[in-house]
Amino acid sequence: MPGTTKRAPLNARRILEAAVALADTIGIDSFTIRKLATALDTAPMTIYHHVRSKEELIDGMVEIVFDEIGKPPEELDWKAAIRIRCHSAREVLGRHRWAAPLMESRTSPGPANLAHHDAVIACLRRGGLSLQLTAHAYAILDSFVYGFAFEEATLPGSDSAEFTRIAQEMSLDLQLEHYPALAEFTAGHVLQPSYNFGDSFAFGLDLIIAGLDRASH
Amino acid sequence: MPGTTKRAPLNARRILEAAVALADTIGIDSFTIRKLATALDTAPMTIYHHVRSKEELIDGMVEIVFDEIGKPPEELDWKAAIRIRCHSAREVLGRHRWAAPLMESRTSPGPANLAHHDAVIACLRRGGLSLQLTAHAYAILDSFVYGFAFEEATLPGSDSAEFTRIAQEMSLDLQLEHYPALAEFTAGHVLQPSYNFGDSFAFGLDLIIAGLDRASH
DNA sequence: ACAATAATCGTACAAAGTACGGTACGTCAA
DNA sequence: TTGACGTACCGTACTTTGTACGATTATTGT
Repeated sequence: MPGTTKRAPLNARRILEAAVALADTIGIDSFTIRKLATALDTAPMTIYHHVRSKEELIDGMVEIVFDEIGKPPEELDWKAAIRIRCHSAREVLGRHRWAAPLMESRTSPGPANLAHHDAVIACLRRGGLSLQLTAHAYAILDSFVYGFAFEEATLPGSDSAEFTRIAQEMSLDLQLEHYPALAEFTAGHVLQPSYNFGDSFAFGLDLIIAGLDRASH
Repeated sequence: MPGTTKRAPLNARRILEAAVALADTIGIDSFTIRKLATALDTAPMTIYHHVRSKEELIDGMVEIVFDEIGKPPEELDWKAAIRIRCHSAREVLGRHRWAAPLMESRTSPGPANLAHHDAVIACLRRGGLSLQLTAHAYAILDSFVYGFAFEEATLPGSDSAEFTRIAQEMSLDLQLEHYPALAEFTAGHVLQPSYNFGDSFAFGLDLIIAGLDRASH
C-alpha cells in the first residue's frame, strides 16, 4: 500500500514511555488517552489492549519515574548516600513535573517502588539507625523531598526575573501594602537578582540529615 | 404552592462551604458541580451564577482551608509560635484531606493565603532570622508540612492495625522476600502495635525547628 | 494451510464542564 | 399601580473524555 508505513507493534513499554514523554510536555491535566493515541499514531482503544485503564497506565508511568531515581550508593556513608539519592529524586521530579503528587498516592506500589524503598531503608539501617529512627528519617526525608519538588513544580517561576514578571502580572504591589512583612520579604529578598528558590533544597536537606545524625547517637 | 419550601438564596459563601463539606465527604476526584448542585438542592447551572468556573470554585475552597490554619501567635517565641502553626496546618489538612496538593498549586493566591504568609514571615523576622534564612525556613517548613500532610492524606492507613489489613490485602508478604530490608522494617516496626505514622510529624518538625535555630546564631 | 491467539480499531454510550438563552422575582421611579 | 430593570435561577444542548463491546486484521504454532 503506497503512503502507509508500518508502525512497530505497540507494547506496554512503548506506551508507557510515550505517556511519560507526553505528560512531560503537556502536563498531567491535559493528558488524555486520545492524545496519547495520536502521539503513538494509533487509535484510542488500541491503548486499552495493553493497559487495563487510565489509572493503571498512570501507575505504570509512576513506576518509570521511580526507576529513574538513583538508589543510595552502597559504598558510601549513609549521610552521603542519602544526600545523593534525595538530590537525584529532586532532579527526576523536576524533569517530570506532573509526577510529584502521584508518587506517594498510588495505592499499589510496583516493583520499582518497592525496590527503591528497600534500598533506602537498607542504607539507613546499615548506617546504624534504629528501626524507629529509620521510620522517622524516611517519613521526614520523603515529606521534604516530595513537598519541595511539588512546590517547585507548581511554582510559577523559580528565579527573581520570573518572579518579577509574575508579580507585576498579578499586580501584587497593590495588595502588598496590607502585608508589610510579605512586602519586605518580597522586595528585599525574592526579587533580588541573586534569589533562587531551589537553593533552599540543599540547605534543608543538609539540615535534616544533620538532625537525623545527631539523633542517632 | 403546597409541598415546596423556599430555600435560602444562594451566595458564594454558602456554595463554598457546601463545596468544602462535600469534598471532605466524597474526595476531590469525585467532586462534581452536579453533585454540589444536588447537595445544595439546586440546578448545576445555578452554581455558575455565583462562581465563574470550577477552577475558581476550587480556589475559593482552598482559601477557606487557608483561613482555618491558625497563624503563629505573636506573643510567643518564634520557635513555639511556628511549632503551633505547623501543627495547626497539619490538623486542618487532616480534616480536609483533598486540600494538601492544592494549597500550593493555585496560581492566584487569595487574601487568606497572603495574610497567612505575611503572619509566618513576620514571626520569623521578629525572631531575628535574616531574610535569607527566613526564605529557607519557609521553604523547608512548608515542604515538610505539606509533604507530610499529603502523604498522610493518601496513605491507606495510619496505624499498625490498618497496615496489617492492607498488607494482607495486597499479599505483600509474598513480594517482601525479595526486599529484605523492607521486610525487616515492616515486620519489626510498621506492623508492631505501637507504630503510628503520624508520630514522625512532631519529631520531624522539632528537628527542623532546632536546625533552623542553630543556623540562626 | 489453518485454527487459535493477539493486536487493532470503529462505534457508541455515560459522565462531566459549561455556553446560551429564557423565566421568575424583587425593587424602585413615575 | 405599573412598568422597567437587575438579579437569581435553571432547562437544554454541545463538547470532551474514559471506556465497553464487538468486529476486523495480523501473527504464530502445528
